[in-house]
Amino acid sequence: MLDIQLLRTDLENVAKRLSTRRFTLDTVRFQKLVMQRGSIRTDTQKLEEARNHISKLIGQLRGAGHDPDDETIGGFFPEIQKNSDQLKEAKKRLGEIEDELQQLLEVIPNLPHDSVPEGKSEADNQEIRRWGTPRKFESNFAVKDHVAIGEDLGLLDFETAAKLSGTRFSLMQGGLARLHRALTQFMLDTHTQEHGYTETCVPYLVTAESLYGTGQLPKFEEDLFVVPHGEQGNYYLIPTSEVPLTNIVRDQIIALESLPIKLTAHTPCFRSEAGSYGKDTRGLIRQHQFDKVELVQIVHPQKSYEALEELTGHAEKILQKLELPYRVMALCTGDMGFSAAKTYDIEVWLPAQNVYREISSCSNCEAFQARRMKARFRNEKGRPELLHTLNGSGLAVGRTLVAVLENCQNADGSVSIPEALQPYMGGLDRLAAQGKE
RNA sequence: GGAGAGAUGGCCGAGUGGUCGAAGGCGCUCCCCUGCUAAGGGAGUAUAGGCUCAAAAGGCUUAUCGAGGGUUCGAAUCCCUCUCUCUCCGCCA
Repeated sequence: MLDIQLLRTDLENVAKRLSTRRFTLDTVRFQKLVMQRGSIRTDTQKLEEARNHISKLIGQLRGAGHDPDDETIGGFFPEIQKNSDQLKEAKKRLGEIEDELQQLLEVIPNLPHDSVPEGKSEADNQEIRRWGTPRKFESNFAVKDHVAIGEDLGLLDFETAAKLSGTRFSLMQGGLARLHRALTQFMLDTHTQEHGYTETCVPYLVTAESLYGTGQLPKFEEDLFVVPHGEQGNYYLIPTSEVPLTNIVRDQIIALESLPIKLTAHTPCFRSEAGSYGKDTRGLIRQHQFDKVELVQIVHPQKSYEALEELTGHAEKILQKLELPYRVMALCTGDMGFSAAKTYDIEVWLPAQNVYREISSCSNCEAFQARRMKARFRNEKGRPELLHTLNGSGLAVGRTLVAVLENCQNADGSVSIPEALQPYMGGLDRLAAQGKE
């Protein structure tokens, strides 16, 4: 959510910046609502003030021994009656206007940071840096994609997964399942032991309120899996552990000394992928369920851009250790997510398709989520102030597995295991077709 | 799932219809006294809005005692619904 004060004082400029994100702000409607709210609120408060005043007088008279039927008290009655009717009406209207304003505000995306390149789509994203050199395969090397590699090893099975759950699910077994687990452990260990994050085990089902806090609701409900829960309402399967991790500080005032808060969690993520029909239908790239190790930082507002660079570096570190080539992209205004003020995507090299493919997305949401969540800290002056929140994948486990399979494949169909992962694989240095262990 | 108890400010805790945004304590901040490691005295100490003010300070004002609704001139206090926490029983990884 944007600061309503900012909208009030600098509306045209805000609308202009939002338009670079392909969002049209109805400034006329906004202004009309704010003005209506202002005048109705003043009326309401004046009526309340009058009511409080009379009630206090009655209280004093009663304290002084006057009877309720006494005409000193009874004399107030006509005035009270009138006030009461007017107040009821004013409160009702105020509530309506406030709801309408709220609905308008909660679907406005975050403002892009000044450093974000302007652009309409993915094509306008800006490459920041590259790391590593894509491997050169011999001309007679038949480069396979991860689906072929996994299926030829007999360890990856989409057909059975489809029988169990339908499309966009996968089944991994044996060494491949272990490799998937190894990647997860390796990522968590790196972030906790080398980057200072606190490992956190979180709920996979969350309430609508939590999703509202991080910005997935109310606008993107169709992307989520909903789990009905009787009369209590619905649960939602988390689309990312950013949701539970960030909501930890919802409705909290954090002590200055506790900052920054750095959290990591490994969870499955669930996405309905509505609107992506026909896109990435092959393989592990786009699934309804995938594992991810997430990084979240809750920081002092003055440190959030520093933290974004740091957090992105933490995600990059994983790829460096795995020796997988990648590039870092600054997303343009038109390609950024709803809550982000600035986002870096990390794209890993996938030789089978000859492309760099998104494997991590690191965003600074500034106070956008914090305002929705009422997540604050006590600043240097002892005043509560909104925090800044950041999140990033560190990394998407399934896509990392894809990258390892494709980049480390051998001519004989086996896959070499990156050195960094070998300790997590019981010392094993290659995955070969020899059954399912 | 059944039975019961509870939810008050940073924390503890009082408050069952009226001058209560809330006693008291702890903690914290400032001042004074004293001076050697411990103590005494005083003042202050919620959040979000609105109005006023050139701005800051200040002043006025509204809301908030788990959430929402109701009764009432007036609700922390009474009624209803919900949420959460604790205890016991049942079930269960």
